[in-house]
Amino acid sequence: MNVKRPTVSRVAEHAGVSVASVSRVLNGLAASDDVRLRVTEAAAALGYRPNAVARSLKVRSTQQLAFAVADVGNPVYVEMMRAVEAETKVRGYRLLVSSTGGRVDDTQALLDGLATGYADGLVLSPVRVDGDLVEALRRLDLPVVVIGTVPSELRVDNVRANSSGGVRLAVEHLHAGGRRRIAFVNGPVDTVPGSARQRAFERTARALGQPADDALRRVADDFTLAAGRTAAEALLDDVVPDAVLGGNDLIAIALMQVLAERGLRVPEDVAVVGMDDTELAGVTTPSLTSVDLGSRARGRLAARLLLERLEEPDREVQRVTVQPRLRVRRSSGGGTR
Amino acid sequence: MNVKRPTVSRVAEHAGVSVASVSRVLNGLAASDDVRLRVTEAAAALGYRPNAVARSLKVRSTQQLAFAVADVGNPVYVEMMRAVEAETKVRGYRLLVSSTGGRVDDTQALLDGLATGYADGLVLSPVRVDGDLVEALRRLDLPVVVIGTVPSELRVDNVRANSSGGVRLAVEHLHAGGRRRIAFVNGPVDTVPGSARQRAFERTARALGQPADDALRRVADDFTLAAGRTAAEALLDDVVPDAVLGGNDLIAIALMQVLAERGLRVPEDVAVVGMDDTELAGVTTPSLTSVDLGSRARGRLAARLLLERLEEPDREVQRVTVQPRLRVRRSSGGGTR
DNA sequence: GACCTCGCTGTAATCGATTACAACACGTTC
DNA sequence: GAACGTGTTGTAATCGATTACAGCGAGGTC
Repeated sequence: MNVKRPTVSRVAEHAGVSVASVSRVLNGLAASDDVRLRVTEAAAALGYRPNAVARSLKVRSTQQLAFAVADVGNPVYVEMMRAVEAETKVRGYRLLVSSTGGRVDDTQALLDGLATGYADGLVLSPVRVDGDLVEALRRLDLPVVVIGTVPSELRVDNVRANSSGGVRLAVEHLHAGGRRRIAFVNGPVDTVPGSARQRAFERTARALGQPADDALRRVADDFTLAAGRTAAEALLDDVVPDAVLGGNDLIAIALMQVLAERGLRVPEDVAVVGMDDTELAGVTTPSLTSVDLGSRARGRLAARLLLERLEEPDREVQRVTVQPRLRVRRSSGGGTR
Repeated sequence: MNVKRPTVSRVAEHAGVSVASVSRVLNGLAASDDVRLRVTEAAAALGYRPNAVARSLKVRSTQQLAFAVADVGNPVYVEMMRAVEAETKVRGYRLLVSSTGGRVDDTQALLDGLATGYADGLVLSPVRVDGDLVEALRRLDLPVVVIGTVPSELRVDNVRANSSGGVRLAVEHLHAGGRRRIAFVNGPVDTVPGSARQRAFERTARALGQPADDALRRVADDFTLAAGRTAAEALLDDVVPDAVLGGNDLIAIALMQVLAERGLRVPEDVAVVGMDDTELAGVTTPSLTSVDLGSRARGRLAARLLLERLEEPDREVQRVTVQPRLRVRRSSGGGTR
């Protein structure tokens, strides 16, 4: 292993031509048949593989894009990622995924790494946005598309979900089903989606004439199964609502699990609704009603915005919002399976 | 955006020193206080960010590692990834994840890209291994660790699960629980884990005196929920076994879902066991008994092998096998929750 | 035959960093 | 004061590709 890779000049030497000819043949530019043949053979004989780093330095492009997400363990990001990948791959870009773990400082470290790095562009889906991150984004002179909400003075392409609208759909659906003690187990409220969902829940509950009851609000430490479980237990130790909205599908699934352990039937005793409509919503027992916040669509749009910006760096900043849609399944008393 | 980034020479000019001094200061090498100050200030004033590509070209290292997996949607890879990331991050490497989609040609395209690319090393967890992939691996002169089984003549570090032992644990557990018609819904048998599991299932069933009944064997098109669901329906349209082993957790979860839809109780009517012991096993209803094939351990070991090889490129090839462990939960009649 | 085109090919510059080496200043030591 | 070590600094080579530009030969036109 690792004897020492052949370079263009070794190939040139071996083929008896100049480095320029080697490069031209390898890049499919004009060359005589004779030269083409000699170079191809020499390259094959030496097992030549071009050094992508050197090439990138010269051509100022890596043909790679990065996708940075808070938590690769969350299926909603998997869906976004697949959408992003599908769009970018046909344009010849390789997609690299980085997991930032949700901590702002990691996100920043990532941005600083990329700032200069090995990607021509970036799709970022941060879960927390603070001043430092905004500053890092401002400094970054690399095409970026943010999936999520960022301060409007930050001039960056972005595609956002309508979390509030989604929460409203869910709560109204539960209310329409006759539920009157609707609880909310949210993810952390110091995150962008967390805080938006919290506000929307309060607003909708009030609009529906539900008294604001602190016992019916819980905040998980994270948008994960484990954190959801802890918060679900805390909630149910205290009160038994007749419906619960989870801050995302993972939290909702944890809720269903804890409800089952306590002998509470879903949806008869407690209706459950999740958010994100991930693949998991279809396979729980009972299946999970969930608000589709358009993860696939957001991924696809983000990819397109990025590709467009790469082609036209000076175009105007675009902002797109994707509308939510409620997928009613068994856990809220509807659906067929 | 993108006005034109400052380079070392612009900084040098601005600070009134040579490029060498700039580089030295920025890399913390010896320099007088005067020079250090001037360079730092100039760099800050210009907003200088070093070009990582140029740096890599010269120092022949990117400080990045790649992790290529078949399907990022499968939580087992998420767990591996976290383990790999935890190990490599403390050594200052950034981890990039690539999803190969399980198709051999994509995996190869990835290898060819990386061959030369932007990573100092690679952890690869392929699901299918054919001659071309082996050939691509052989050609690749980049440190690689394969998670999974590869032909023994391929001299590459690898860490493997003991799928057969895992299947045996599962089947023996079901048999010990009194189950006598044990079905198996496997993933594709043209994959490495799929074929190993299939053979192990046949062997164990025979050893336990279970007649080989083709109606009790199904093969899903993929190790996913959707494919698992289709295969589960096909199985149950045909027969009702008293136990089913899923080729992985996703397939097992799909099975539980279909069983529930058909009014079959788990575990009373049909016991279900999965493989991989992913996070999802703990949150299904009922919770899923699963064989832990050591995904975290495999990720951790793979990362270590890779780091060791990076330090010592000529060390002997290492092969490690991680032993399986059965996690008994409700879906097979045991467990507490 | 002079002059132009046109198509290939080679030389050398270039991308933006790091670093080997030489030069230099300044103190010590004898 | 010569010789020498020590610590800084600058010049230029280097990493491995791409590519601008110039040169060259063959063929066509008048």
